Amino acid sequence: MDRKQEIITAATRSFSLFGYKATTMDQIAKIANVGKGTIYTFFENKEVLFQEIVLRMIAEMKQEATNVIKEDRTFQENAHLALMKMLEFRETHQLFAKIVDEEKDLRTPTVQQVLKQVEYAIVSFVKVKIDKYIEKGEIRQVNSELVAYLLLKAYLAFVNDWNITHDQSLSEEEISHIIQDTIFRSLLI
Amino acid sequence: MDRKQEIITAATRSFSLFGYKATTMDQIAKIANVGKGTIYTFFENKEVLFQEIVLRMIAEMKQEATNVIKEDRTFQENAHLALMKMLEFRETHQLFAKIVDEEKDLRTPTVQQVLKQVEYAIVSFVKVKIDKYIEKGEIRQVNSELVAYLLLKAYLAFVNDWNITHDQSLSEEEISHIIQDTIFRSLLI
DNA sequence: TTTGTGACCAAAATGTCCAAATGGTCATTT
DNA sequence: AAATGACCATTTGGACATTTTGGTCACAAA
Repeated sequence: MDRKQEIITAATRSFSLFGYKATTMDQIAKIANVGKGTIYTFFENKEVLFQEIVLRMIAEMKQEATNVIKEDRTFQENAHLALMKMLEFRETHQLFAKIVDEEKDLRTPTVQQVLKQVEYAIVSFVKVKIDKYIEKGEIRQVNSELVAYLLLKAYLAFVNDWNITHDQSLSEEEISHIIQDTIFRSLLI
Repeated sequence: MDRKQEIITAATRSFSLFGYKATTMDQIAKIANVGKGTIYTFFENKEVLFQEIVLRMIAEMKQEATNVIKEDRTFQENAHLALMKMLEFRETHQLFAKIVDEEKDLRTPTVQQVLKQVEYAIVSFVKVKIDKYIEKGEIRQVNSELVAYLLLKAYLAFVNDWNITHDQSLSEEEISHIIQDTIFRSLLI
């Protein structure tokens, strides 16, 4: 089978299971049934491999979100469906937050660069969707970049931060409802 | 002068200057011109002393936020002013700034716990205000705790986080405007 | 010739001491 | 009765030894 794909699969499993630091290149090579050197023929180093995997996950989520959106539905319906779809990845998002937090002291510019990139990818994606509905006249003319940024931060707050200070995490329905009730509602004409 | 007050003053200065971990009980005793044992006749231990001091800061924060609120203003205006005032504490109060820094790169458990208390205090404060305006009939019947939480996180995102990924920070007017446009708007009857 | 590999290396992480520092106590002083 | 600081048990941090790990490359396999 394709060696690169084997490596990506193994690395994804390992990073998801043990986090970034606790995953070793030897481990990935072993799981992928590949020599360690082989990994380095496809990926420059561990950081780049991780980055590649994160980028793929984002691409997958973008795809899923896109699939769920139907042109003939209202903004509210599509926004709700897209949000619920994203909440299906909730555990992945929580894990990612954990890894980022775990690596907080590793304030290397490279790590920061990746985070910036991830944030930009998500915000851009959401911004485009918002702009489309503004053009359609379904929602008000707002600063779509700021709204996209707020949506991301609000989502992360309810999915990740809430658990830090509360021992019962919010259900998907509660998260969807509160965002629906505040941000989405504000955007309607 | 009152020995307890001397201790509190000395401890506040020391915590503000050096943070929690780097402040020693000997140091506090020396600054307060008091025997170390005396501290323990007023405060059970270092942690309790620290909490007492942060509690005083929280009380001050609440007071300042309360002072900013005027009954004849709209909910949006009051909420904005109060939240901005509380977030400003990071710049105006050395103790708060020091604590935030220490939580970020030392991860001191006591400091983490105390910061949770600060967050809880702010959210509770905002929640009470929301409830009052719900009763007044100015805003819709929403889950006030979740809305308060969202408001705090939204302001934190725009006031603090935005600068991390963008080199131009947002003006107070821009922040006020975007929150009005995305959250406050949905709350109005 | 091209692709894959694992022994090898420098660097980073982890473990091990041990002396210095620190939180907390309590017999003694005021 | 209130205050104190010498004292103690525990923790911390620094120096050093040991292990682990990311990354390389000479060599093997295809």
